Amino acid sequence: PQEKGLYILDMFPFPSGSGLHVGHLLGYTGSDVVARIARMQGHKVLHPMGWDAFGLPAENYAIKTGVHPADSTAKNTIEYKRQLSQAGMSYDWEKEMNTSLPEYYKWTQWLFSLLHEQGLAYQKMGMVNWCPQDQTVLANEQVINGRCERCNSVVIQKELKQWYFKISDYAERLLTDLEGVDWPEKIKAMQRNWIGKSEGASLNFKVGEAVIEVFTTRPDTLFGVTYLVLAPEHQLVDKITTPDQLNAIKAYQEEATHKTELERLHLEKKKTGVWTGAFAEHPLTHEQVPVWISDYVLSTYGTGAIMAVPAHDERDYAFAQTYNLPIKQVIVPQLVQQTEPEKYRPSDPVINGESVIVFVKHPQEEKYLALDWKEQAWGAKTLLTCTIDDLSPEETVLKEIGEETGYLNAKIARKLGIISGLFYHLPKQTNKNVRGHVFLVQLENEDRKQITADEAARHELNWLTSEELADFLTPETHIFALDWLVNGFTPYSEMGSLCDSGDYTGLSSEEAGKRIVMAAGGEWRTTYRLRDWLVSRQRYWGAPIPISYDDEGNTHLVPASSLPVELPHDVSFSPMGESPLVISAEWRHYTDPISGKAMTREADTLDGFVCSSFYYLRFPNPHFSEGAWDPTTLDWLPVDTYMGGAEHAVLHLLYARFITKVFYDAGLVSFTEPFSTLRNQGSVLGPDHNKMSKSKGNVVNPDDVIKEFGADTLRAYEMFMAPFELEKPWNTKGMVGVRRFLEKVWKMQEKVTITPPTIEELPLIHRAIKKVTEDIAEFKFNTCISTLMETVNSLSVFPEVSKDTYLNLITILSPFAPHIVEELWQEMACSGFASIAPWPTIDEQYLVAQTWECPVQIDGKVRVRLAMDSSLDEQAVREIVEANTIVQSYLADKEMVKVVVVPGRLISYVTNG
RNA sequence: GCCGCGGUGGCGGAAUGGUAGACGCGACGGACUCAAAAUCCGUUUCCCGUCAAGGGAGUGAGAGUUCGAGUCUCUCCCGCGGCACCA
Repeated sequence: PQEKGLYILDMFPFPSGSGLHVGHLLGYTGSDVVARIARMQGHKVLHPMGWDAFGLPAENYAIKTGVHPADSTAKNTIEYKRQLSQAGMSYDWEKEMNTSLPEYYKWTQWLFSLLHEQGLAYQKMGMVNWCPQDQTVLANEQVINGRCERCNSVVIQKELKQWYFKISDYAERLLTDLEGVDWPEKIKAMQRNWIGKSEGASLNFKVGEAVIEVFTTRPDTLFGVTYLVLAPEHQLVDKITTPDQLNAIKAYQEEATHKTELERLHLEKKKTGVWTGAFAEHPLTHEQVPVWISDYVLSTYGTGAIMAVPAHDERDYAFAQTYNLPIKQVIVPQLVQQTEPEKYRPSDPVINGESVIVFVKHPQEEKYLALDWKEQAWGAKTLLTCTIDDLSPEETVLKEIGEETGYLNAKIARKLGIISGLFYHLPKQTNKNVRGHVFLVQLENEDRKQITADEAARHELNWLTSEELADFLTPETHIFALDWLVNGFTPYSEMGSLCDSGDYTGLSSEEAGKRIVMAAGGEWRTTYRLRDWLVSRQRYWGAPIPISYDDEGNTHLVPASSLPVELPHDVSFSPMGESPLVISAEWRHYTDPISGKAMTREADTLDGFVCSSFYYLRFPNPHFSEGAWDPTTLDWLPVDTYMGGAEHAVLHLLYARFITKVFYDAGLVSFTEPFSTLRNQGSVLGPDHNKMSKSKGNVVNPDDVIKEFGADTLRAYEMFMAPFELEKPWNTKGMVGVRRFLEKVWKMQEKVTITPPTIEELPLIHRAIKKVTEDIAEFKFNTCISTLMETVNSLSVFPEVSKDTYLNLITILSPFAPHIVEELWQEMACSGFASIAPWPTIDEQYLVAQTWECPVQIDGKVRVRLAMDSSLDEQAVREIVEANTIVQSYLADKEMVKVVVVPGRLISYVTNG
């Protein structure tokens, strides 16, 4: 069986009018190096290039200049091809493809038909992102911070009927299959984040006849629900709103639809809403809680309705604060003492307990009672605190104040909350997990009775301000409680144990959650943030959607035999909020040859990302006319190495993965992931460290660089300047070093002799072959160039260099500097081409060094380095080192604790000095 | 806030747990030259020491593991990128 070829692919570019800059060339050079070494190593290689030619920029250019997109695209692709060829890219130009040609977009339309037949393409009325500048809808993935990905205009919301692909059906597989691909962690993380899986439960709240279903990840907080919130667009709003609230609700709904994405982002923290007038019944307590609407609840996520737990959710808390809704704590924060003297000891047993923690406030001053414990040796500094026995927490507080402090007239001002602390109780010699009820107590006056001598001896009483308390207190629970005193109760959204939750009080969040969902008749559910892919665009320069409408407005898929639906050439390009195709009457209206019915074509075109979601399948046989790809060439796939920018993380890369899975499910391909290995080239900044842009005037054109330094210097410098995936500024001065290096290689031909390689040369060149081979495999191109530079520097010391060594050197240089190497290849009278010469093999025997310089480390410091023969064993090395007088002077009068000998590396002495 | 990546000379950056600063740029000194460019040679982490011998400090901060930490573990700080009312 023949070996599977290597498919090394760049994300194909949109051929823009401004041509390539040196940043584009970074990724292309990287993949070209990978392709070149693969060929030299004897692999079959597919390394094609094509044009992602549909898209807004070409159409916008047409609007501005009147040049037809087809014409500007044709011109631009020629220019791109020229630039790529001059930079020495080894693309197979016979495979060139262009997505804007009918022979290609016929299959883009076929793809739409396939999804339509599978029930994965559908039309839906709904709120969509609309770019007022480009006059078209956008997919969620194309809205960046509330702005259009292409033109940066503020995106608004519009209600429109649009075509969607059901990518949400694939959310789970898109998530789990990420495990199996060799992609940058960053891209995987972005995709996971975008898919946004979360596990939770749906619970039902009754409102009269209606039932509101909410989604929550925290069913354990159900007893803390003090109100419900519906998204303004929620379908039940109209049904449950009471007549006297109707106007306010309508007004709010109206306002919400007019907010732009950007406004919503800016107003993020400020919560607004309106009460519907309705109450919902709590599924377990059967209490009535008010139902509100607010735009902080999104109609598109979960069920579009939430149960609000202000004590344990920051957003609900902010909302409750604004509208004065009750806040009820049901989760007890669990703190673990991490500092001495009472640090929790995980290996010791734990006893549970309950206590009160009391802020006793001075009658006149803003000071609180603090206890400095003297009696026991533990040195704790606390608030007034006491274990609860038979009495209620409140009774315990009052009793304890009397006993410990003698104050007579104390009044509980309020309860701050409940908190739990796990610590080691020194007097009792065991861990305790104590649930503390935190109170604020006001002393009415300083009247005080005598306390017993015993009590007085135990601790010293201090009056401290809250600032002083922060430094004074030692138990973590008391410090946490101080925050409640100063800032009021703050929402606590971690897991913990339950309080004030009926039968579930005392259970852990996890356990309580399970039981509550069951008791409340809820259901465990998984939700995803990923929403369906909006694929229709109100633009001309794209693949027409192969759909027609009959007189009654029914949709009909254009039959495969009638594809492609070709774009008419003569249309006007002024954007008008509808596809320019609408006014092309001749194109749009036709009579169906079979049914004889009058038909109207869909005027919207497909998102350009639909075109690029399957192109990699077509490259092996790009002009295949029987299908979207040639099934006999599928053994090239999936793509082995895919190179491109990180900006496509949740755009092209997500869509292509989705479409591949659709093909897999349809039995059309046998793999589920299109790109086995993905690498992102870092972006190249201008010399001024800003992003390259025409307006900043910092764009570096490869044509200029090639003219001044040559294509090989450009390629080698692109590879050398920094690690491939890092963002880096262009530095023309840095090119000089690379140019000098290539000149040295060139000049070295003068001292090449037809003699066997010397014993000095062999280790140098074989180490270089090994390093370059390994580093290319790891995309560490910058260290390849350093290694080649080092090798040339080392060889330049010799008066002569053997031809054998020199050929090896230029062969491993050739992926980076193909032109100069090809010339040298001729000069050296070699036959054929260097670019397809076999990659040199490593001879392991030359990698073993004869001698090494042994650093002698004494107490962690290198004191001397000694030349050492590689054949010596540990004992022999030690003897030589210890015979050295300098070493002896360091080791004199010191007691040896340990000696570590690592042959070939170092020797290390550890003394007691 | 959450997620990801990173923090090493004047700069871009090297470094399987084992000699920190490879390679390149820049800078400085020298050779060649009438002179300049190019080229070649040398120096270039910081501090003390005389530009010596020698010594000390040092990879964002602090702790830990180890004979040994830029590298591993924990805590924190800072920068970059992404997401962000996702219940």
